[in-house]
Amino acid sequence: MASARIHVSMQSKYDRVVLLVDMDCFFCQVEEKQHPEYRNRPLAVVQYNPWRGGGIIAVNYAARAKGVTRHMRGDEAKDLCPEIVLCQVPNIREKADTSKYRDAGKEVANVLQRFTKLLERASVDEAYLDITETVNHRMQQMQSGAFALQPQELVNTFAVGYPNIGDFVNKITNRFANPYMDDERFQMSYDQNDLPAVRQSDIRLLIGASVAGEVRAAVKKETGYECSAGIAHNKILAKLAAGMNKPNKQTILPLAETASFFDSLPVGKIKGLGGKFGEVVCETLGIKFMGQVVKFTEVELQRKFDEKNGTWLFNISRGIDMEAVTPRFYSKSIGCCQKFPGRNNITGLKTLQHWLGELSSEINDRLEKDFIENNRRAKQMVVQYVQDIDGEEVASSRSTALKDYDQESIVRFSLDLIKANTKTFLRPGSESALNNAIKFLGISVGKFETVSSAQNKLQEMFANQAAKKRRISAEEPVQPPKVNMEKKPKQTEEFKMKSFFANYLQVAKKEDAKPDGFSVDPQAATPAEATSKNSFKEDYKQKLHVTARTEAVDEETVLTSTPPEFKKSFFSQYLKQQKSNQGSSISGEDSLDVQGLAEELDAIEAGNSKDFDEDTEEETDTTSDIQMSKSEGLPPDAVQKKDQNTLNDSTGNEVYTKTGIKNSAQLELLPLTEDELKPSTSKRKFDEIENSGSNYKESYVEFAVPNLRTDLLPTIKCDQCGANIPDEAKSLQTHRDHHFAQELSRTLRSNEREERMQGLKKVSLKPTPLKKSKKTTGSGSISNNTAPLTNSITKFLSAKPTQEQASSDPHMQQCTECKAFIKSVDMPEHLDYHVAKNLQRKLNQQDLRTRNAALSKEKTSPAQQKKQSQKKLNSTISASSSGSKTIAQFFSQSN
DNA sequence: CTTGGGACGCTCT
DNA sequence: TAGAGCGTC
Repeated sequence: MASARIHVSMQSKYDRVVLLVDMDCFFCQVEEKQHPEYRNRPLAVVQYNPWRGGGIIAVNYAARAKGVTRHMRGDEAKDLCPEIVLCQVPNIREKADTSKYRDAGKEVANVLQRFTKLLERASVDEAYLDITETVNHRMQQMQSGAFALQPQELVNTFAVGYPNIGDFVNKITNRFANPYMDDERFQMSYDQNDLPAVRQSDIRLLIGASVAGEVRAAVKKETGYECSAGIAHNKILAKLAAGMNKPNKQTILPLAETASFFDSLPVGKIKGLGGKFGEVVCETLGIKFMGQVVKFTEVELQRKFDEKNGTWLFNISRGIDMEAVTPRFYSKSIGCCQKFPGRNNITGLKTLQHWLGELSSEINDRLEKDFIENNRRAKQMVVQYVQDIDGEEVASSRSTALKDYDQESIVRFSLDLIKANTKTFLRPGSESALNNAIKFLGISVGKFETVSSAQNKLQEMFANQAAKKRRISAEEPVQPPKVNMEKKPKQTEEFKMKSFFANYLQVAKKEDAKPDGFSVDPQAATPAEATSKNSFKEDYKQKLHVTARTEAVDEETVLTSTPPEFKKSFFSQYLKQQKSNQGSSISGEDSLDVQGLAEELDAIEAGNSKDFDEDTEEETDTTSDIQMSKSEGLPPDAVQKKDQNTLNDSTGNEVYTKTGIKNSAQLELLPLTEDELKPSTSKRKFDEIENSGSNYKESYVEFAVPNLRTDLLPTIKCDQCGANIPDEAKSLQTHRDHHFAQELSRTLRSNEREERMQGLKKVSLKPTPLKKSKKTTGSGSISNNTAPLTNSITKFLSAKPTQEQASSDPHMQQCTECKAFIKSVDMPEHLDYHVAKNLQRKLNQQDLRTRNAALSKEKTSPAQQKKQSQKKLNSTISASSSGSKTIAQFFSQSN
């Protein structure tokens, strides 16, 4: 499992301090935060699946105590634990939608990111942090007496090989007294050159643990989520350590303990050996445990495997892993896929198009969101598919370059790629039956390129808008924004880090510093700048809220965790003493101090774990955290709703999204800035965000939310999303249209298909190969908002069989929708096609729909409503409308 | 209808 | 570089 990733040099094998932060049963925590009433109850998250109560993908600790595990079905969990809360992951486009958890993961990562630029997001709920710099810095500070470890930071800390953290601390303090105490042993195990690092290993890991404690406290405080952490010299060990004490704990894996730890560690536990390769290794070497690998020489291992893997194994079996923590915040690709097992195999062209449409729709949504957040566009797309070829499952993937894209083009590209790479695409003699059934479909996009720097781009947009405004109100010209802002001297991450801890210590020294008080980084000159440490998105959301609600709520940015009480610390005392003794060796008082600290730790730990068991303090903590977190006083439910509104539903944002994408062509014509010529990296993106001033964000918001000239026009608040709308018929209508379109996309599509399928049953056609909808049928499941609509569409779509439909050809049927004669065998496919077509029209033609409204309003006979569901759609919600602009029009004309 | 499915990264050729 | 395939969560 050698990897081509970046590696640090072998000399630093014990120099780094790496942290793995792993969220505890993350999906459950997200649900608990969203539904406070579930807190403290056994809870599991199930992936919606009607078969036996759905598949469990996450279990909280209360439920684990009852024996509920992942891989169980919801029903089994209920048997074991009748009072369990089963949360379903939301379903969108008939697929599990995990965006809620992705967003939550990003929220956490935003906190983590403040602690080091070397942050590698490994998955939605895991991240590696290289905190070597911080640890080094603290080491120096310890020597100057400016930093001191304090015992209460280590209460939830464990060290592998030690019964409790106090013993580990004792060991370290003893080494303070005698730095070379283990050298005899060390010299047998380690290279001479490594001895300095080896000697410092334990204390540096311990400092790492104190950082970890602060990281976790910050995460808890700012997001409400709990996590576990591993502290070690490299990623693999940190990962191993993190799993050893959970939940809400952290574990150090001391260098000297790795060997004995590996003696009983199954090979498969090591990242990279969990799969096939791990099995091969065990078989080839005839071993089970990691520690057994050390018996083989590097050459032997290279011979049995290959050169790279041999070396990798050789090192990893000694706890050496040089893989660097590679900064990565955003994913490199965005993809989604779906299986079509058994009867759900896609057998027809129209079905294929339908599902490609669904996947593309998701991809497109996520691309738009990603564009807003990360200002980048995908340059490549890949379609993956598994075909049934003579009973064999054959997987393929084909890629194509992407220039401009929207949902339709993604569908088209995908289909073209599949067609072009399938020998016989359609079954001979049929216009729509696939020759090879499709069992799996996936679309992913990647090779992102930054469009332009966020700052410049947004300011350009702002400038455009401002220019338009100027044209409209010439008597009161709007000042164009300054595109070239005076650049402040760049704050390096290191500098920020340093100031962070400098501040930490300053705060610590204040006697009156409240344990839970917020403190703002004194280096941040303005509140806005302090806020810029938040993620772009959070910031953006916040601004939106503020703008929308016109009442600004100051959100304090928490930059430090509980300050240490300086004077209490043992190390501080110890070091002072060391200084005064100036190199003289062990003094009798040392051992007393050591004893005292160990006892103190024990006492604290005992007290703390009692609190934890009772779960009272944790609970209140969490609750108050939730209330503080970005909620502006709204209950978590409302926060969730609001977030959704802000991201997807609010008028301004939708306009922004669409316009942003569509405007890109024009933006690309602009000369490239220096920034744009740089290679695109996620990290750079962050720097841009961090270092750009607050102005661009204001312009961003200005752009995202149409400037409604509230000075000229009275506004009212939308009761759905809280946005301010001009109190005027057209704008209101436009805004409601938007909400309605959202509703349509969410509810209508699946209902519609459901009802069509019922219609199909009535006409007793053969079962459609479409995957069955899991929703309960009938009007009961239809929201009030859409019920009348759905019915009308259903009537329209579920075609009644006509007597004269059979043509002279007994194998032909007439389609009740388009009157075309279709082969009977192809009819289900054909009807699918109509459904897909209709859905796409509805979803993509909001503009048309709105325009049609004016026409349909005057003469809406029932017959027309049946024929033109679009019109019905609109008139349902717009009885008072009198012609209107689309949202986009509204925006681009800028009032 | 299945021992989770999907999403993502990485590696080898 | 593309495509196949693996590993991990």
